[in-house]
Amino acid sequence: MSKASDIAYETIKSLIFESEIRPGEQLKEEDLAEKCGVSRTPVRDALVRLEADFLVEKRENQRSFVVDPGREDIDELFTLRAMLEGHAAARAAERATPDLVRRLRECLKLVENDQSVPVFLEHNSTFHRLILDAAGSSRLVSMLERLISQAVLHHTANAYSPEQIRQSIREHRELVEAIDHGDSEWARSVISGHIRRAFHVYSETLSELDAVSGDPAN
Amino acid sequence: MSKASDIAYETIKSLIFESEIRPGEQLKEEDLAEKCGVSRTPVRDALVRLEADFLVEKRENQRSFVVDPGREDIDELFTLRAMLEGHAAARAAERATPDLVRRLRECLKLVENDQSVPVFLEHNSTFHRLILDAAGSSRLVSMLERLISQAVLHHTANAYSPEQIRQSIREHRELVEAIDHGDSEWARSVISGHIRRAFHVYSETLSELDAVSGDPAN
DNA sequence: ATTCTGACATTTGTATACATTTATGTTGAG
DNA sequence: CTCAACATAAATGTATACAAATGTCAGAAT
Repeated sequence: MSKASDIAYETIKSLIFESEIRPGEQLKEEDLAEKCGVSRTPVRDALVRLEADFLVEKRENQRSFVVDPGREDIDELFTLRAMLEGHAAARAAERATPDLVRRLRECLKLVENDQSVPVFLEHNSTFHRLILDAAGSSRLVSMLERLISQAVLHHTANAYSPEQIRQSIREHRELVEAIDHGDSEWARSVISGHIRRAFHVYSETLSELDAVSGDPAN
Repeated sequence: MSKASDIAYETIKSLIFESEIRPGEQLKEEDLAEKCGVSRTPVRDALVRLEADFLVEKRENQRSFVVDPGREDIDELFTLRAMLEGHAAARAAERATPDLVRRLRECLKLVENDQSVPVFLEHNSTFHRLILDAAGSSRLVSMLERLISQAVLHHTANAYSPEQIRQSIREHRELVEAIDHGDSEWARSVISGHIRRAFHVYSETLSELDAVSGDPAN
């Protein structure tokens, strides 16, 4: 879209991801406009888009709030992701080209060489992105983008231990094998399990956070 | 959302569904504003929402167009629908209440008594809607709404022959059985097949239309 | 004839002013 | 003291004016 509108969209999204605005908090158009350095018009555009991304909800009062997904929402979210991303992987396997496989292997190698969390994070998303694009369905892409942007992934990956990262890499490696063999069901199974596992890692992190309760300073 | 914004959204959607604006055609904000009897501001809001619904696309030129899904898009669309609605049915079966089953049976009975196309259309969507709501996942609901709104359903149902309607009713009846027994996998299978079949009915209609080519009037 | 260029028209993007709706707070009756 | 009703404040919704970008077309240069 246009400049100011994009700035507003990205800025607000960042504010949510960096949790400078907390889940459940109200979003006031004028405040946001000031923070983004634009007028209310592009902010409204951005809010409508964020609503479609499930990051913001507009209540009956007409007020906008940052969504605050409950335990069940998270579960459902991962389930949907597993289903859709499984489908994407299956399609990618069916339409796999040598070039795709080459690029996936390249991406893998980079993470294997440096298993630090930030590097993992970076290449993890490009890896998933490559598969998603290879599936060749624009609707699938945007639905998954919306689901994934649900803050969750971000926090999940930060909670990954070195062993969990190694496990993740193993699964990615297997996925490349499946795609290289053009075996769509194998690909589906691998990624489906991959995401289910990510869910439980995240779930445990959540429990720990709940245990210490308040979590006052950020 | 707000009044004028809603009017714009619904009006434009209607214009697309009634094909007063054809797939591939450009949408000019000022024209739409006049047709909707509102200013450009709520029209823009509506366009952003319709973009999220996959009904409108904004190209690099910043111009908006009615999407024109190709054969492959339609196929992918129905596949996604089958997957998501299968999931919804499975969840509905898991959480089925006597009240839900009662209302589904009620809805069924109404169609059985009057199998005309418009009545079928009407109750068909309430039937699917009941199941969707019973699944209890707001994200699932809006994703499916967006997929379904893809014009397709509308045209499909119009192409239904009396025998196809009877078949559809049989499948609905079986689905209620599955839900009543709380058998999620049964429910998933039934609805999944139900939608795949709808796809092929639609697909054949498309072929016939292609055969006569232009389809000028209307 | 072709293509480049620049003026003009069209369309979208943004800011702002004002209208409408919703929340808040205060007062007074019971 | 409670609660309703009104007044006031705050936030969102809409329209309009103007800015920026995009598209169109005629005429000149080659």
